[in-house]
Amino acid sequence: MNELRVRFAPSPTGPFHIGGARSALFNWLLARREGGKFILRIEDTDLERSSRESEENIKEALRWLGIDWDEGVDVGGPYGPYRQTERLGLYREYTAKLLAAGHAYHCYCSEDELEAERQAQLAKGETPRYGGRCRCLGDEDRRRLAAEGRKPTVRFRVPEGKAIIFNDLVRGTVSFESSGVGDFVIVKSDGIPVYNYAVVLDDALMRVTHVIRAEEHLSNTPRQIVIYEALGFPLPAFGHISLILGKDRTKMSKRHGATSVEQYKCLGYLPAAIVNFLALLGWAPEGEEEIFSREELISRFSLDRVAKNPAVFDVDKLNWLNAHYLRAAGPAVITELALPHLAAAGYVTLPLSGNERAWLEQAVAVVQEHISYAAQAAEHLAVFFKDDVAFESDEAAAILRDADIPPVMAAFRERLAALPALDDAAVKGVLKGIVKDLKLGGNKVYMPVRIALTGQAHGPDLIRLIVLLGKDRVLARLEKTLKAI
RNA sequence: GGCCCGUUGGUCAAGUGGUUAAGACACCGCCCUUUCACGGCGGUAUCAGGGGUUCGAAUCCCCUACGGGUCACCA
Repeated sequence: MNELRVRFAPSPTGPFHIGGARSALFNWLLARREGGKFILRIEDTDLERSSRESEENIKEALRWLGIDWDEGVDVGGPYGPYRQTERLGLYREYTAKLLAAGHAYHCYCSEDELEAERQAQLAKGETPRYGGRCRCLGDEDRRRLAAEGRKPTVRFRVPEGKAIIFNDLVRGTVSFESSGVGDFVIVKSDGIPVYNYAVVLDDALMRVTHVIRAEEHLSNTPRQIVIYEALGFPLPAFGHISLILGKDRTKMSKRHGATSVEQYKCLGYLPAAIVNFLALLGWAPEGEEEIFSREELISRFSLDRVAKNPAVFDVDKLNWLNAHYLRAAGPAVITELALPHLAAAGYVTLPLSGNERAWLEQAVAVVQEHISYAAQAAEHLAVFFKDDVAFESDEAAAILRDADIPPVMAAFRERLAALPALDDAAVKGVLKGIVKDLKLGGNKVYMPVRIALTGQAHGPDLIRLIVLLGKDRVLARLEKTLKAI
């Protein structure tokens, strides 16, 4: 009976934002933790901007993150439908009740008139709010206005001089003065309810017990509360979690880099890493661990450890977490995620043959410690694919011009060519043998060979590189490089 | 501008009147490694400012500053 019911109610108006994902996650964690229900409702009353495509994008992102819903679009449930545009009939009933009880009234003001009023108030330094022109219209007036061709909106009559106080689960007691609100539109002239109204009806009708959402909705809450009260609905508990900010401490937007879940997915981030990271943004567990599986998050999550202050999205930390999960997942997974990026770089052609894939996985295994997200595999794997060696700097080339080097190169070429097959032990033997026989330090052997083969002073493990490149390509690269210096 | 929320190192943060103010990312150093990275060890660095209350304030109150949110026939 007093089961916890939470919801995530996105508007399908664009790419699914990482902040939305966090709101969804917190609700979901709460529901799973408390054995409650998590509802997915689509708020598509903005006809212009909403699209089915965005809705699909959101659902796909949620599934990818492993956030499943017990009731909502696609899965149904006892309080459906779960898309607002399919609930219009329901809303109409309640609008009629509000109108009849005098809690709402028709407003015939045009958008231009309202805009003019707003500007005038702003010019005088006043708070823009509805002046109440249509508050007390008689039937006579309404007939006249309608005859002018005006289509009315429905406005909620906000009680005057009333303190609206509620206890926010994350912020504590919050209070507003109703006089600061002003009568607001609840139904547009086209008959579609506005967010602040539909959300109340839906949350109440869907028996939502806890409304956990982003802080941007905090100032909307008093508007919603007066509607709950007018309709006699019990109030849910509210909890407003802080926003995610970009590096410059403003609300995260496109210019801060990737902001949609889909972008992170494409770059080769793992859902477990995103979930772990998002959970830690604005919530802190007891204890000192930082890495949590979904199950651990569920068992530890609690709203009273959610922070009030906004959090800056720190890509470095996300990268660290993702690198951790990537390494744990292993080369096969990393390879799979890297494939599109390797193809885009022109390194591979899809689909891969079994042999190509096996080879690629070995190459990935060599560089995986360097990779924070799979897209980076392309740059770290470049030395495996670029047979035209280019020196990264003059210093690198200069190392090869040292007087001691030609004999090293000659010995390397001969001994490698003489090898029946390349494997780690054999190649290691060749390199060590050269160091010993020519009586040179390792730095006169390993580094020059590396530079001769890759043009770079740093890179993947040399022995593995040579083995994976194979004798022919190694010898060919060597040939070209020696000619170039 | 009105209203609302917030402010502990560069970042995420623990902390709820008495602590040497945790931990993590990033950064720096050392070790491991004939490269780089991973890993290990160590280090730099924080209570926005000012007033109170108190024997004692990061913790409680007030003011200021700064940041954010919101004031739509968007959500």
